[in-house]
Amino acid sequence: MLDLNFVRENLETVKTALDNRNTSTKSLEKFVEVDAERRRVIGESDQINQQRNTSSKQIGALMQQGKGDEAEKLKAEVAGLKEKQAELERQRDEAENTMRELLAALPNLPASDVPAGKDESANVEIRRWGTVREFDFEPKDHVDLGESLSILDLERATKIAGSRFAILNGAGARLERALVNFMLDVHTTEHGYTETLPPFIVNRNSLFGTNQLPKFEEDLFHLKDERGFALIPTAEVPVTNYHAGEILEAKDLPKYFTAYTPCFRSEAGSYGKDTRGLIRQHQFEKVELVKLTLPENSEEEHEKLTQNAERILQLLGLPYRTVVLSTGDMSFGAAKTYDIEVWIPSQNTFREISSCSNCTDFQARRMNLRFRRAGGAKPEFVHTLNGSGLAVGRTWIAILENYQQEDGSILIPEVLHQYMNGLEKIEK
RNA sequence: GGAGACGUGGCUGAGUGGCUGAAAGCGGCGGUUUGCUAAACCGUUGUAGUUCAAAAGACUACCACAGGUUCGAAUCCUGUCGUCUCCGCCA
Repeated sequence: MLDLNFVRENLETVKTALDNRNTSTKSLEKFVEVDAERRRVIGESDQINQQRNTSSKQIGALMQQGKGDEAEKLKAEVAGLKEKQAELERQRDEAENTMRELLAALPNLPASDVPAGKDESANVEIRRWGTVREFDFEPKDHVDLGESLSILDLERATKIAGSRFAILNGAGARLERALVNFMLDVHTTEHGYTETLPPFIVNRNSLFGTNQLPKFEEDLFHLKDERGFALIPTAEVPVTNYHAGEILEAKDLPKYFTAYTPCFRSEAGSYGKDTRGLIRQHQFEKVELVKLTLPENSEEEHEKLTQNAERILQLLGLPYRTVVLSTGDMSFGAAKTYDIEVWIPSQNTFREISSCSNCTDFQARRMNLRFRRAGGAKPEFVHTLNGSGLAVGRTWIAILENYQQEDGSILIPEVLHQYMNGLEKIEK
């Protein structure tokens, strides 16, 4: 959420930013209108309250002096204010709610160094790592490889759940678990993150805090429960909200969290693309990285977080490239985003395996997550960052496809051997 | 799931209808003292909104949350959420 005063005082800046994000600027006109109305109503209603408070105090004093008649007269007067007050309160609630809705629907402002552009074609590759393997045979995709090795069963997953679900078996399931453990170990021991295992179900407040609500309601799996529960679409939701509503001390920042969770997304099925295989599923596994930082450090921390995610691919020996998303391709809450894309041989292209965003104070304001500098200064909003470190399912795909042998077997990257009980190769 | 107790400021904790945005203590900040540290003493110390060019100031709201009673609510009533204790059940 953007700051109300900032929007009021920088309408043009906000307008430009919205244009760059392909977002309608229409709501800004309403913003100005409602803002004026809101302030007018607040002024009036505060004034009525003041009158009421003053009179009530006088009534108290009069009663003590035994001047019951005068007190009664005043009582009648105040009672008359009540109706007016009720109406003003109603108007005030309405104006403030509308204001909140308008603000909550505005996306974050892109950082100044983000390339302007209307979609992913304006994204800019900033680095590339590893060498794409030259196959001297026709490489298979992960579905063919996985099914022939009996480590992937899509058909039965469809039977017991539906399309966009998968079952991993034997060494395939073990590989998934190995990846989770490997990633968590690297992030906790080498990168200084604290491992956390959060709830996989969250309430609506948390979903508002990390911008899933109100705009992306239909992307979530909701539980049939009057508490407004939903399955988490990413660990970003429970982990970033961990300190929501709190005032932290500056000396305790930055905080680094890493969490393994399953992720549940309803939207995955609505796109006609990636219908084959594990690329786009209703349920997938992810190791997430989350940081809470001081405002002045978030850019640097963003770079480091992205490199922490890249490190996993380097250790696994998987070629990738890193791109900075253009203004038109960034997600709602991000000020700047790096996507890390891993090489997928069967598609002869790089596919997203991690998205690392600096959300600046956007989410912190939504969840009222603040910190205080030493010396009793005013509380300020922290900056929140998140990134996948990495999407485990897609890493699984990348390993199968990049490490496949002509006979259909899979060589397991050396760093995973200890996590695979010494297994070096998956074969029939 | 059943029974009971309880939710007050950064923390502990007073406060059962007006003089309470809220005692006291701790912590924080500023100062005095001191060779330095500590102690002691003095002062100060919530958040947000409106107004104002800004500051100062003024006003409003906030004692879990949402309603209600009343001229007036932290205090009374109702609902919700949460915490604790005992019992039951379960992994």
